[in-house]
Amino acid sequence: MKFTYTLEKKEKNTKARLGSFRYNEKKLETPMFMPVGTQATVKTLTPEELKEIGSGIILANTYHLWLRPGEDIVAKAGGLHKFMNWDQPILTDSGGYQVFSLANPKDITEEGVKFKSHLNGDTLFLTPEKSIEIQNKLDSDIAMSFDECPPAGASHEYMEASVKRTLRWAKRGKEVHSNPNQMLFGIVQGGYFPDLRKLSAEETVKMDFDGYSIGGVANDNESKENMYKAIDYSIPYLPEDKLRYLMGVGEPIDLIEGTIRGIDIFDCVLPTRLARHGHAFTNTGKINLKNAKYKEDFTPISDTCDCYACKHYTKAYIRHLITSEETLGARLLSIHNIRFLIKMMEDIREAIKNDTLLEYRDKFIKEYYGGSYE
RNA sequence: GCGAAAUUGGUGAAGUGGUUAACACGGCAGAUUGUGGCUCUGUUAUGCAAGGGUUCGACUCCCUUAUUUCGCC
Repeated sequence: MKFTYTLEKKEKNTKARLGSFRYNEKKLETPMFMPVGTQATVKTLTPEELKEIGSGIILANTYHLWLRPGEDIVAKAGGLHKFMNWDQPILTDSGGYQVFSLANPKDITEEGVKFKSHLNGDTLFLTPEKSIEIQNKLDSDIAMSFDECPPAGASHEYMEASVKRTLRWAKRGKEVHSNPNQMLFGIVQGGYFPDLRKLSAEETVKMDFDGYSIGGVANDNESKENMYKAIDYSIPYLPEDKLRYLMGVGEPIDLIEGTIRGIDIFDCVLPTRLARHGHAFTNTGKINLKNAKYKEDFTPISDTCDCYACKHYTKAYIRHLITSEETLGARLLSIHNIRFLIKMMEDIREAIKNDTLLEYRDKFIKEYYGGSYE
């Protein structure tokens, strides 16, 4: 279902934006965090649980659903919403990120990308047209263009060629996009080169997409400083009346820094992956519940958190579940970690309303990192 | 009671008369940013049942003791 983004307010001291859109009679506000449900499920959670913690839009993945169960089966089921019982917005990633982690540079050609299935080693070939066609059938609300996501270490020469090819791919994808109920977003690439980010953003915007995202900032070990620069190099060229989505980000501090730079939507696997590994976000930093010091800690993860896990369970119990590899542990921590980020976004929106986002950031850094962060 | 074999970290266990005792699990800790619930990285026995002896040098050879297992009265 298509929806219209409304920019409601710009923060006085930063580039942060407060916005909203309506979806099935429900008003959803940005900036927001988008939980990741790669295989048509936010791992371990039901839709009811996701809604209870305030989730708005969620992300599903074209590559994974293409391989299993296949887009035709999802289409037969009546589309992704019906298939997975989710009546709020869904964004599908194009598969670009997955493909490039599985392909060699030499397998990337003008036509598309050749790579091997992570499931059975089959040789697969994905093109911009194919990615869009799959997404059309999945019937998500937002489809992403098929892009190349080069490593941070790529040279200017390689990155420039890659950016230009991604632009041609975006055009090809847009031309075959045929689902009238689905929006299509363009992706800005260009690594950490200001001129390439500008080129990528300007040319992508010329194609007039329904929204824009910034990619290529969360696929390596680059410094946060560079990540933030990549955002700064891209944002000035994006239209104000369209959503801006920062792909794959991130850590709590990144949500704040990204918002300050003008981002509206974030997604990241971190809250759920960390949950499965026993980690929890707290106001005073990330903690590892597997640590022996929590063995007899019969207090909740956070006294102030309003999530189901914090209201009913102790660190000692969740630690027991995690070390025993009981799935309830991953579930409770997923609920907590996603709630933590969504609550952060609620607080961030409140700070935008009050023009106090910089104060909010300083307070967060002081509490979470005890001063400063790298 | 007699005879034989065995005894190496929390666990299962390699090992040779000669540098800092393999490996696995477990434990302790770390990583994780458009998700392969996979995984990766550190670290974890100053000591080889106890005591004595032989030797330049012993977890490794010898003796005594302890414990365990198996066989025979």
